[in-house]
This record gives sequence, structure tokens and C-alpha cells, in this order.
Amino acid sequence: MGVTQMFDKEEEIFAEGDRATCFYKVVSGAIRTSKLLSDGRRQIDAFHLPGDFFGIELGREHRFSAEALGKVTVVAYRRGALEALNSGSDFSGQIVSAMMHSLERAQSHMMLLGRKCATERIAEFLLNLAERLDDDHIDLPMSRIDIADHLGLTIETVSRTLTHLQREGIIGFEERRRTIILKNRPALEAMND
Amino acid sequence: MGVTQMFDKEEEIFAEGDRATCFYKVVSGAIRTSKLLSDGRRQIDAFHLPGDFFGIELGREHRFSAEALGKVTVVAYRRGALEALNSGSDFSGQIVSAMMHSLERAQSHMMLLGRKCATERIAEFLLNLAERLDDDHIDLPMSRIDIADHLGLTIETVSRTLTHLQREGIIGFEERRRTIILKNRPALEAMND
DNA sequence: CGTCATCTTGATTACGCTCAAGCTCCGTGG
DNA sequence: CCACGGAGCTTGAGCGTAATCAAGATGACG
Repeated sequence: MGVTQMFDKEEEIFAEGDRATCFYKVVSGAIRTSKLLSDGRRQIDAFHLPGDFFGIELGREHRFSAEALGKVTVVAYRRGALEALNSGSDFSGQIVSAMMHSLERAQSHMMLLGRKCATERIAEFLLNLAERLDDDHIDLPMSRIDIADHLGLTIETVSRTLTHLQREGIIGFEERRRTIILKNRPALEAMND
Repeated sequence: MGVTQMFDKEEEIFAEGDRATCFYKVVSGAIRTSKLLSDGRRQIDAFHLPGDFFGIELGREHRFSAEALGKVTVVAYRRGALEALNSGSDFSGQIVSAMMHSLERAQSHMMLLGRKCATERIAEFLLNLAERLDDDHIDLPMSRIDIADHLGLTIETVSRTLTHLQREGIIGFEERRRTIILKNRPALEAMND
């Protein structure tokens, strides 16, 4: 169970978007896992040292690329070893699935916090909320301070950025600015990657 | 299985450091989970909407606090429902445990990226590496660019910050500045929270 | 020895933060 | 009913941290 593989410095173990047929454990050396934005900005999710697992996915694709930092030895496991975990119906499968969702959110939030500017952060935040609420008409359940502390900004910057998006006609407000309407989704999506 | 509970706006479901006796699922309303630094800087990990689980921990303590954003209904589950998951020896337990470690790392990295200044980021990074390598003598396996892309900085800032820490006598260099020695751990730890 | 990659150092710029004031919407009490 | 006060948010002015732009230094390698 598990196949030993070796890679040289800067060699790619898998790429963002590859089918996630395997996951891995570091035996020796070190690995980086990272994501790229279309303009080349990069966020390195984590460095993986001996004993660490990486490349675990519930979805069918790798959401990161993984490269060797030097000569490394890894063990590759078939994805099948995971299927038992999130197998739909039972409660513990639901929990594992919830953990994985938290992980995916946290990892994509790292790109936002590490590499995106204020406008891009707000755009991603709004699109994200709209998707989860399944509505372009967002009744914000949280205050500006909460938004700021989530996006790594200040309330002033959040406020200014929202005003700016409104002036551009990309969003609109309702009742005391606690409700936001997405008027130009494509414009927001264009900022998001 | 599971007990329904209700909370009002700003009520605390659990606090950072509380024993993690339960985890939760949102039924209606919204929850925020957050961490604080000693000086009051806050990072909101996530907002949880109906259907989302939160408060899942493998360790014995909650690493976040959770508060209601408005009136909410949640279902609380006894922690015992998790014990089956990470139960030590078998392989799938190991995987769940690895996922949880990734999640913990990602979540604490969000605080770094969202709320810490350059010096604090470098300090945390070095302490983290030293702990994982179990050695105050760190042979960096990665380049300055990799460090920068992990910490949400530029290589210039990484370089300047390292030089600055060296001038203060907090760290030292060896061979071509790819090896770093922690000379004053307490000083680094003081920056870390 | 020359070339290139990596890193450091310096000068200047810019984005978002801080500080400060003002606005809007509430609830409360006179 | 309106005056008052406070919370939450917006707007403005000025500043500071880290980014950008630009050399220069150091070490690796052919």
C-alpha cells in the first residue's frame, strides 16, 4: 500500500487542476503546495516536511500545485484509500466532509489575505456570500467591523471600497446600506482571478 | 442525537480556549468564529450559515470563539461523535488527523496573513520551522521568493526583515544566509502574540 | 573568468491605516 | 412630540508600512 517516488528540485508532483488520483506523504526533503492567480501572483499554502501528508482532496481535482524544494522522497497513495471517509450518508462521513469544506475555505481565504488588494477582497467576499445564500440580493448578517476583520482590512477601507463599487454601478444598496444587490456580477468575477 | 439551542445577537456559543465538549451545526441565523491577539487584533476565520458545521476540534480546546451575529438556532453534538474518526491506529484515522492538522495550520496562517506585520510574520515563520524541525538551527529548504509567497510579502521585505532581526542579535546566519540560527527565542515569541 | 540566479540594499511610491469629523438611524426620556 | 445620545457607518486628510523600481553584492556553474 503506497508507492515510493523521488523528485528533484523544482520538479512538479502535481499541478493545480490535475485529477486527484493520488495523495502523498513526505518521506524526506520538503514540498511546497501553492495556487496562482491569472496574473502570476502566488500564494504558498504550506511547506510539507517529512511525515506530512499533502494533496488530500475530496473533490476530483487538485486545488494546488505541488513542487519539490530539493531532492525529495514521497509515498503516493491511491485516492481510493479516502473514499471510505466521506462516503455520503452516515454522520461521520458528513463530519469529514464538513472538515474538508472548512479546509477548502481556509485555503482559498489565504490567497485572498496574502495576495489580493482591497477591492478584490470585497469582490470575492460578496460573490461568495451571494453563492452561499443563492441570491444576488444580500442581507448582510454581519457588521462592517466583522467584514473588516474577516478580510484583513479596516472598517474605513471596507466602507470606502463598497462606496466605490456603488459609484461604478457594480453593486447597489438598500435599507441603511445593510443590504447589497449585485448589479454587475461579471465585473466582480473579473476581479476574482 | 444533538440538542437544539438558541442564542441572541452577540451571544457567545463558546470561547477561545474552552474545552471542546461539543461541536455545532447552524440551523438558522449566522455565526462568526474568530481568534484574538493579545492586543485586540482580531481575525474572523469564517461566517457560518444554515447547514454549516463549526467548532469541530481534534484537540481538547476550541481554538476560536464563536458568537451569534443575530438570533440563531444551532444543534449541538457531543464531541464523542468525533472520537470514532481520528481513533489513532488505522490509516483512515491518520488521514483525518492529517486533514485536521492542515486545517489548524491554515486557520492560524489566516491570522498571520490578515493581521500581522512583516516582522511578526517572519518571527512566526521561523518559530514554526524551528519547532517542526526540532532545532534552533534552521537550514532553509526554500528560497526567499517561496518565503515571501507564503507570508504574503515580497522578497525585498523578507530580506530586509531578516537583516533587521540579525542586527538586533535575535537571529544569526550561516553559509550564504541559507541557514538561520535562532539566538533569542523569547524575543521572537514575544512578537508572536 | 564570465554569466546568471539569488539575495541584499537603497530610493521612491502607493495602498490602506490612523486619526478625526460628520451623518443616519435608533431608542430613550423629558 | 421632539431633544438627546449613542452605535454604526461614511467621508476626508495625512501618514506609515511594505511594494515597487533600481542597483549592487555574493555565490554557483559552465
